Amino acid sequence: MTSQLDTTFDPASIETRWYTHWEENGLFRPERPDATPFTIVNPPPNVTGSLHIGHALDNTLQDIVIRYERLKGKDALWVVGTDHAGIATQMVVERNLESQGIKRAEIGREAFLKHVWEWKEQSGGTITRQMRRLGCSMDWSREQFTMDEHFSKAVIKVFVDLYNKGLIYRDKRLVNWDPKLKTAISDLEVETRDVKSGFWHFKYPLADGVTLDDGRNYIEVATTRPETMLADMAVAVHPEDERYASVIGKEILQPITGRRFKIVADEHADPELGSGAVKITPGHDFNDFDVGKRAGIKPADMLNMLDAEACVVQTADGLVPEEFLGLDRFDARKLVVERMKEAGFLIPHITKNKDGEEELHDAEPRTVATPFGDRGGVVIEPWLTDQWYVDAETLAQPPMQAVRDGRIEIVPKTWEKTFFNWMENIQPWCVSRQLWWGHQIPAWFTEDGEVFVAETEEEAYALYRHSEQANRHSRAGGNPADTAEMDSHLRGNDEGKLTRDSDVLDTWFSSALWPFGTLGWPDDTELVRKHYPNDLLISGFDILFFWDARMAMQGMEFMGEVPWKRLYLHGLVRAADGQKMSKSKGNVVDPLTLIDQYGADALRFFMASMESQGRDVKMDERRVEGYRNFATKLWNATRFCQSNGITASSSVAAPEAKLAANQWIIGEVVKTAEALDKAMADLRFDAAANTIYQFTWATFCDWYLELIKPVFQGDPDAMPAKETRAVAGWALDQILVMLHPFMPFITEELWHAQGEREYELILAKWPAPEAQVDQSAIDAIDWVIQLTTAVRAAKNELGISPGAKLAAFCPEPSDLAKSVMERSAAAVERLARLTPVEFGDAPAGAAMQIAAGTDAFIIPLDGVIDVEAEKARLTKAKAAAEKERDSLAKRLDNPKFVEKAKPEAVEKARADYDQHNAEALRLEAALTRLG
RNA sequence: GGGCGCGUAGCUCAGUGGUAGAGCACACCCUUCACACGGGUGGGGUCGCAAGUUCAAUCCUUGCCGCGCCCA
Repeated sequence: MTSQLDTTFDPASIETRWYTHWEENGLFRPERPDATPFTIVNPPPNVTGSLHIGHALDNTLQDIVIRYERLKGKDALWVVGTDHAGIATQMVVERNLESQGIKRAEIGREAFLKHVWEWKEQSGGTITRQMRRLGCSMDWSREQFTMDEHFSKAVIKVFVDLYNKGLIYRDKRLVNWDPKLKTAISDLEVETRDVKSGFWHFKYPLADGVTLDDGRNYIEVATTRPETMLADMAVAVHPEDERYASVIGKEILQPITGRRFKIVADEHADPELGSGAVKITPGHDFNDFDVGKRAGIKPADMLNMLDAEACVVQTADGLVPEEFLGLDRFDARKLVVERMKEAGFLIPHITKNKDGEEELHDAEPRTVATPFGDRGGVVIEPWLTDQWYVDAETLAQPPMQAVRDGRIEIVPKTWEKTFFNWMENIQPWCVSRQLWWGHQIPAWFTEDGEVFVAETEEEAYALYRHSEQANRHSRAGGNPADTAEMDSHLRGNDEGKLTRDSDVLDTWFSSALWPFGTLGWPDDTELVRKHYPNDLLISGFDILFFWDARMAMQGMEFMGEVPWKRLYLHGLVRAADGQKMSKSKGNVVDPLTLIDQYGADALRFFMASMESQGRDVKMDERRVEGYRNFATKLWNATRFCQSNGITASSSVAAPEAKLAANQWIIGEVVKTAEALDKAMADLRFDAAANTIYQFTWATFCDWYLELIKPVFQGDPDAMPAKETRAVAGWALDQILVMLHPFMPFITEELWHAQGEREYELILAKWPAPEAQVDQSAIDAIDWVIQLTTAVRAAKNELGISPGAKLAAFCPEPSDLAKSVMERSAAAVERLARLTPVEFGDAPAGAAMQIAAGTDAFIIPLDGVIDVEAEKARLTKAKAAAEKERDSLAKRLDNPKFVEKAKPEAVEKARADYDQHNAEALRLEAALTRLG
């Protein structure tokens, strides 16, 4: 029994119902123990975030693939979960608390973390609920969170193992410091932006009466960050720069601090740039750090002049004047310039105004590439601290090899170059963050700064004791009695000797373990064995380095195998005007609003059809609307089927068919399924979507349903009607199955509306019809389509009412024409509105002529038409045919073409020539008839 | 400065070594018994510019112009 459908399709009324049904019945992950596994892990969104249009694209693509593979019978697992998003979440909670007058520092770590967990409980479900609205069929029963106990265990184990292998180490060096968030960040989290600023030139006086060869008693240096001169430790000149050769090794007396430091030779100084001399602040600049090290300054001895909030503090040598202490870095900059200017050490920048008069400026205007933190949005300060680093270079080697030899296929391939470029130049990865929300680093320090890295505090103490014991043994000179006594003394007394590192790990450090940590690793689970490596990862290209590359590194290090066989990278969803969507621009499109307006199916289909490889998706709401219309079209086609007794098919294989239209549609289903399979294998989402769209609308609705309408005028119990009902029901079912990955809701609804089913559509069987279709059926229907189209066009051009029924004469019918008219006269009558059709000469008089295949039809019009109009129409058509024919003739007349072109090309040109020539001749004859 | 990509119908985009397609928009026709969120027919493009390779270039190569992204 079919159920009654409304005349318009209302997505909202079915979406929630089906989603709940699928989820509650475990249909997202049916038991398929013997099936081939297919695995995707979802890029975990921020647990407290909400769904934006980029998530909609990313998740739609993944859902299409996972539903497709599920329909193909695989044990399809789509792992889902959320990310604790250290910095972002901590920022939000901190802001919330501050609005209530609560300061993080005051309440302490434990209390703060309680607030974060509360916030997670409160807003944590938002994004996962929204993903459900999109129709995503992930395995919610195993929903993951990066801060879950088992996942945290994996994170800690990885840290400890990497440390023990020497792939994680602690180092004092410059980091990218975010003074707003007061944490180190990795170089990937730094955005370089051009900022209009200045370039200040200063005189640095030479100490001890030394002068340059030209007599000057100072060296000119220039900087974009004058404030750093409070911590200057050298001036560098190029070793081959003759201007400065005589002063290398001599000293500068810094005017503000009175600090004396050396002039060093270093190739970093570019003689071509400015004066050729540069001030060196090793504690506050990445280049200067290297110069300083080369000049023999140890990192521990490098002067620091800033605190965690980038305010000036006293340097170790105590030479920063009182008035600078406590100043913000930008205020310090102003004061430094002022003081240098007052003392006559500022070299002004001179320009000429309109009147040719000289004007003096403190600084030369300049656009400076300035680092900003991607989260905090403030200027990043290179700052000298102890941090934990991952030896990324070593970990990067196996993934690069995997991409090279094809164990990882990057789609589209163009991204390989970007991948290699980054991996080949990879820098040590700073993974410690001065935050509270996240995985606390499993490292314990003694008072002396000795570190013990272990998975638990007990183990750290064990290591500590072992180390102490070894120390005592050596101190005791190997006297067993002494050491035994000291060991026992030590054992009961070491509580409180170790303090755990208060920092947490970079969130990406944990999400890098997603492909196996979510499957239960480090435990040896069935899931890990079956679903690692994953088959595919779909992500935006914007997280290729942040996440994808790091998954590859950790996956290969810990699992010994690639994390996924294929990596698909899609672009960004842009606003309609091509701009990047952003809250500040106010051009953000909310996917949930689109779902409310057009339905999730329409939004999904839009995403799929716009996803061509290597291009961003530009938002086009009209197109979403178009796909809503498409859904309605399918809805109405189903209503039509129901009204004619076309119901759920009971067979997966194509039914037996004798009628041409039925054989033809079976053939079209086969072709469509093949094209879809090809598109899906290539991850061409646009091609896949367009294939099923065209088949549904143009082939099934526009032609097939029209072709079969006459059948239902006859005896409903006769063979033609019975066969047609069976084939039409089957073909509609195939549409529902093939469209289901793209439009899961409407297809499931219609699947059940069509009658009793043994299973839900989400678990149906993907079409694999091996039906042999008689070529003559295909030829027959093609012929009917050509005839119909030709008649319609001719009528339209001659201003004849589309509904008018006309008689037609075919003087020399082909075999095809005869057989079609014998078998499908009713269809021709209905579609082409030709009746009667007679084989034989037409009566004399005004007539129009149309063609189908090689058959010409004369349609007498008894003065109905304007002969001149028909002549004009035929003349135009003839000219077009002749143009094509002549162009081909020209090509065929060229001996080089016949000689060198591929034989198929020549063959085709000849055939095309014959066809166009025949058409031209036929039209010529028709014109002659008209006189 | 280095790398990548884009420039095809009014708009958004496919595409192919043999003189181009879709959706929307546009024009005209249609109250045909599934659907006006529909049906039918049509107009519209020197495929950014120039040179080269080729029998043949929108497609391959090079240069230029314009736009975007990433890295330094």
